[in-house]
Amino acid sequence: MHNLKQIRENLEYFKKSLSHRNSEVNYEQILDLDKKNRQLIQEKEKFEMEKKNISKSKDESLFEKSKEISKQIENLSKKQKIIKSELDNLLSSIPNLPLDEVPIGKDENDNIEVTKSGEIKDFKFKPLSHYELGEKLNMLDFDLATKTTGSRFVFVKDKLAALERAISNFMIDTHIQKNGYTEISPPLMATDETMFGTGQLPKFENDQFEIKFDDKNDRKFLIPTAEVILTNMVKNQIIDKKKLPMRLVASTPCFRKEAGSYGKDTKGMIRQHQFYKVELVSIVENNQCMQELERMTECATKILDDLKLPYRKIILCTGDMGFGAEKTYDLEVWLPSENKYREISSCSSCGSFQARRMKARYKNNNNIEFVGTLNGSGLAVGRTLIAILENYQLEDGSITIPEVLKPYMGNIDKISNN
RNA sequence: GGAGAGAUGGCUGAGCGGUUGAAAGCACCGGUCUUGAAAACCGGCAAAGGGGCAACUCUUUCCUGGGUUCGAAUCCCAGUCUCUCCGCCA
Repeated sequence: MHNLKQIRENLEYFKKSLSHRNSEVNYEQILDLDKKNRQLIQEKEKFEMEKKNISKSKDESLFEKSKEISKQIENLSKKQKIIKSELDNLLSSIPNLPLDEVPIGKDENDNIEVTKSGEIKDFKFKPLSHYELGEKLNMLDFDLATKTTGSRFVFVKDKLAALERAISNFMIDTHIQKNGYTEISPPLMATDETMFGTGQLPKFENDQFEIKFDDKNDRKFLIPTAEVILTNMVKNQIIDKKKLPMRLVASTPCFRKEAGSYGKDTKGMIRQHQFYKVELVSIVENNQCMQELERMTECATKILDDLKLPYRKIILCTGDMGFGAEKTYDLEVWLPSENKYREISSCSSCGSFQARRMKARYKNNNNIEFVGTLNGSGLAVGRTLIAILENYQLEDGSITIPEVLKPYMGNIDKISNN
């Protein structure tokens, strides 16, 4: 959410900056509503002052007049509220401004590779896809999931289920023990207000799974990422500066409708309605965002290093960034069966964009300022499972276990079909 | 599910129709003292929004939404949440 005053005073900058984000903003309408809004506020306040003075004077002869004034106020107030809500509506659908250092571009093709790490194995045979491997092992069952639940779900069974759990535990332990994060086991549902805070609402309601409660007006949403619930832990409060930075980690299921991605990645478990993800969230002083983004991204790459998976780090261009982000690094892991890199983590700084929506502030000496918020996957568990299957496969279809995961797998070193 | 109690500033907590935006304490900031720190003492300190170049000023806000009243943190109604007790159940 942007500050109206900022838009008013830096209109050209906003126009220019947002033009690279594939978003259409009706500036005229916003400025017009803003003007009307302020006019109404001024008129209303004039009456309010008059009324207040009468009331203070306790002069009974003016009481009748005061009643009339009340009507005027009510009238103006109604109008003003309508204008304000229209204005808020428009405002809440404007994405964050990309930082100047973010490359300008239209879509994913304009993202820029920053670094490449790890060694891509030279397979002496044709590497299978994760779903071929999983089905051969009898440990990934998509048909069964279709039967019980529908498309874009999967049953992970036996040793692969254990591997999935091992991945998650290894990641969390690493972030807690080595990277200074605090583990959280949060609710998996969130209210409208919470979803608004991180930017899922109002614009992306169609991507969310809604849960109905008994009371018709009471609904919740399944979280599409733990970012939502972790970031909102600081909403509506003024935090003691000493508590910053806050670094939080959670491993949770995530739920996404994947609306608009019909036909995309329909095979396998690349794109599911439900998947596990280890999420990192940082709440920092707002001038620490860039520093923290680098740190957070390193925490994620370290996991890939430890798992000895080949990957590259890219910086997203203006057109490919998420709604709330001001700068984003994606980590992409190598998938031999596709012969290309696929996203496995996304680390973003949102600056104070989400903080303004959430009203999350901190006291800096005697100034009240909005916090900075960052989120990153460290990493997507399902996709890490995929990456391990594919990169660690042997010719007979069995999978070796990455060294760091062995302690989490009862020290077995191989998963095979017998 | 049944019966009570409550929701006030960053926190604790008074106030229960008229200079109350709100006592007091803690925290925080500035100062005196000190070689430095602590302690002690003095002073400052709610937020959001509007107007003004500025000094400053106005409005709103005591969980949320309605209502009563010239006037509401204070009274009434509805809702949300929290706590205690009973019942039920992972």
